[in-house]
Parts: sequence; structure tokens; C-alpha cells
Amino acid sequence: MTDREHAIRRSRGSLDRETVLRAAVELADAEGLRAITMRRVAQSLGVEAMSLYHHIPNKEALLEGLVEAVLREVGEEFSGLSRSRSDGGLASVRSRCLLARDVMLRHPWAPQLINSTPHIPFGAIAHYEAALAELISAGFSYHLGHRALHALGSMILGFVQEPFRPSGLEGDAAEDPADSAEFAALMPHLSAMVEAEVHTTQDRSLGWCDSQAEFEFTLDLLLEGLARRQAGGDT
Amino acid sequence: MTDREHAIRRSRGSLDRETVLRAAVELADAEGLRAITMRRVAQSLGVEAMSLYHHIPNKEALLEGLVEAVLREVGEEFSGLSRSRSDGGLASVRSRCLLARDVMLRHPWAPQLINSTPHIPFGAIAHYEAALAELISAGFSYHLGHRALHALGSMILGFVQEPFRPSGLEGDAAEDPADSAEFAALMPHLSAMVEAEVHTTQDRSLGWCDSQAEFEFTLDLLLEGLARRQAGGDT
DNA sequence: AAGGTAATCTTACGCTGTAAGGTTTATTTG
DNA sequence: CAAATAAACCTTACAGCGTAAGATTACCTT
Repeated sequence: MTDREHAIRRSRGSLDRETVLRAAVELADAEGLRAITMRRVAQSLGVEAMSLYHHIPNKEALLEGLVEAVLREVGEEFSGLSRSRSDGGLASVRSRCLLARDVMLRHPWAPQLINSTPHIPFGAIAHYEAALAELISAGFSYHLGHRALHALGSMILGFVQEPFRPSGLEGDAAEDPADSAEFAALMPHLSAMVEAEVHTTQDRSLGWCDSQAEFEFTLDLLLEGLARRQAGGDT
Repeated sequence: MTDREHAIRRSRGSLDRETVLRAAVELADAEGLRAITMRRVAQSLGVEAMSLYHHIPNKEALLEGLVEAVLREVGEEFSGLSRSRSDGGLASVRSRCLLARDVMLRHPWAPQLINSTPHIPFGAIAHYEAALAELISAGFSYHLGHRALHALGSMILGFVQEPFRPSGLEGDAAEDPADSAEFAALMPHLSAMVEAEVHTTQDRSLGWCDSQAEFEFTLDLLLEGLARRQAGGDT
């Protein structure tokens, strides 16, 4: 280690997979995905890089472990508050999605990471099983449930990004207004939209768009359509 | 270069940003995102790594250039077939989304890359402008158009992944059926769903799910809901 | 032909993941 | 208690990464 870090991690048996993953989540939260290297994670535990390989086969497995940890967080928190009865069909699916988003906002590196791993790690499958169970118990067919999982999953993962902030938008500080003018000329609809929105937005953590309301709007769009499909022919 | 590659790239002025990007797209298509390193891209052009820096400031810019190239492909192909009249409101938005998906399937590395870059590169904004223009001309408010962009964008980018193939699913070949049995016990709904789906699926390129029908289902879910919102109060 | 300029290559540095093998410590056994 | 075993940990080393700095090459202009 460079100077120290947490440094006191001397008792021989105190390192295991869970400890490593916890440290990695902490590091990613603090410094982003780029900071997740074997050496940095080990350093934060007061240990050498190669020691991690006794608990984790390689870096890819470490990253999959991070995915697992985040999705487990969703599952745990959900079952922690799920005492709210089996109310109307999709209500619990809805609150699970909202909770999943909360967790993603808490770990902004997670969606990108989940989209990067070629397949979802096994430890995360339980989360899908639970969501599907809720859908089935709301009267969905397996086919419709399958489609619902895709629709909802892709939204949760895709929705953390902030698309618009290319270069010449007035983000926070005063930028070059000439850029803004030029941008308005080239992209009339977009700049009109931004102007229309900026006036009405109570900002949340992520910027002028991608607010909670934005997310819930899309979520309800999907749930509404799914409910209608289920009530109708179920196709 | 190892043996040769394309190798004949000797005339001094024949390298420029566009050529580099074209080579990088080709390389990513052939070998995936991992293969995109300065050295490998340069090698595929018969040139040394550092030569690329005369046309592209750094690797991040190269990656943004790839995003730009892919989204430009969407735009070009769309305006190439857009002579189909301004039929009912959202029809052209729908076909633009379908085309975007086609392009993403052609370059499977693209969605992940787009989700990785912190902000969309400037050259790609035109694509959003065009989509928003279509929404506005279909009678959408800027507010609803904004939400539509988020909803549709997140779906297109999120939908290329194949979520389910953890370890013990019977993917293609005969795997350990004991695994399958164990999986069925742990995840009853998921395995029932897979079984129900496998029987009815005409496979497309990506696997047993995430087929074209799956995508169009979600797309229509969103478009339907958006159209209803537009017809009603427009919230 | 001479000079200037931009494109290209060479070298080098500090990172990365991890293979190979040596060292320490804890636990089991005699 | 002492010796043996096994696990956890460290050290060293290597190939590949992005890219800074500087030398070289080829072309264009005059």
C-alpha cells in the first residue's frame, strides 16, 4: 500500500469473497468503475493484488460479483418492506422497479456494468424469479411475463444515463451563448424542448432531465400497456 | 503488423479521421469492443499506434467517434427510405426505432458503448433532433416529446442484451440435466417460462429471447401509451 | 534546390491483469 | 510439544495498454 488505507487487515483469515466485494462496491461508489483494478481494491484492504485471487478467480468474476451484490441489495430491501400485502396486481412490481432504480442511483456505475457483462451472474437470477412470480400471480401468462421482464428490465438499466449534454448546452454555469445560439439554429426542436423543460424542472440529483417523474412516467406507460394486454387477449 | 493486415496504406496523406473510424468499426464488428485498442486499430491500417493521434485526440474520442458513426448510419438509412410519406403520426417514429434496432444488431458492441460514454457525442445529436421533430409534428408537446425520447431511447439501447443464460440453462447443446433440475427447483417460474417459450420460438440471431417480436411488442407498448397521453391531457 | 510543415515512427513511462513460485501463518496430526 | 500439511499471502515478472516527447520522413510551396 502507498501510505496506509484501511491498512489494518492483518489477521490471516479475515479476507474472503464477501469482504472483497464489499470493498469493491465501496471503492466504485467513491471513485467510479475506472477505479476498480485488482491493485486498487487490494490496496483498500491493506493487502497485495495477488491475494485477491485466493477468493476470486479473476477480474471478470469480481465484476460479476459487483453485479450480484447490487441486485442482491434490491432483493433484500424489497423483502424488507414487502409486508404491504398483496394489493392490486402490478403494484408490487411497480414498487420493485422503483426500488431497483433507487439502488441504481445509489450505485451509478451499476447499470453500465450490468449491461457490459455478457450474461447476468447466477446470483442475480433470483431477482428476476421474484419479479416474474409477481407477474404470474397478477394473472400474467409466461409469455406476457417474459415480455414484461424485458420491457421493465431494459428500462431500469437504460434510464440512468443522461443523454443530452453534448457540449453547447447551458448545463449549469454560463457557457458560451454563441454556442447556444448556434445549437438552437441547428437543432431547433431540441433547444426549444430544453428551454421549455428547464423552466419547469425541480432538479434532482442527475441533471435537468432523467428525474424521478420521468422514470415513473415511462414505468407507468409500460405497466398500463401490460395490464391492458393481460386483461385482453394476453398476446 | 503481425504478418500483414491490410498493410498497403503507404501514401502519406491517406489517413484521416474518417478512415480511422471506418477501420475501427470494422474491427469492432469482427472482434468486439475489446479489440479496439490504439495499437490494434493502427495495425489494421498498416500504421503505428501514435499516428492515429494526428487525427484523433485520444482513445475516448475514438470511442465517441464510433458512437457517432453508428448513429449516423441510422440517420442515413432512415432518410434513404423516408420517402414513404407522412402517414399517421407515430408511424415514422416507429420505423425509425426499428431501423435503429437493426443497426444495433449489426453492431452489437454499440449499445454498450453508447451507454458507457458519459454524454452523447455532438455528431449524434442530429438523430435525436430528427426523432423529436417527428414527435412534435405528430402533435406532441415538448414535454411529452422529451419523455418519449427517454422512453424510446432507453429501450433501444437496453434491448440488445440477452439476460437469461446464467450457467445451467439448456441454451444450445445438452448441458448437465441435473443443473437444469436444480435450477427448476430454485427458480420455478423462470424455468417454466423458458420451457413455455422455447417451444414456440422461431429463433433469431440473438438467442431464444430478445427476438424481433419481443422488441416490437415493447415498442408498441410505449407508442400506444404515448399516443394515448397525447390524445388526452398531454401530461 | 531549399525550406517549411505536417504525417509518421521510435522510444519510453506508468499503468493494467495475472502466471509462477517463494514465504509466512494456522491447523492438523503424531 | 513438535513436525507436517495446507492455506493465505507476497514478490517478481511479463505482455499489453494509453500516450508524452522527440526524431524522422515525405510532401508542398517557393
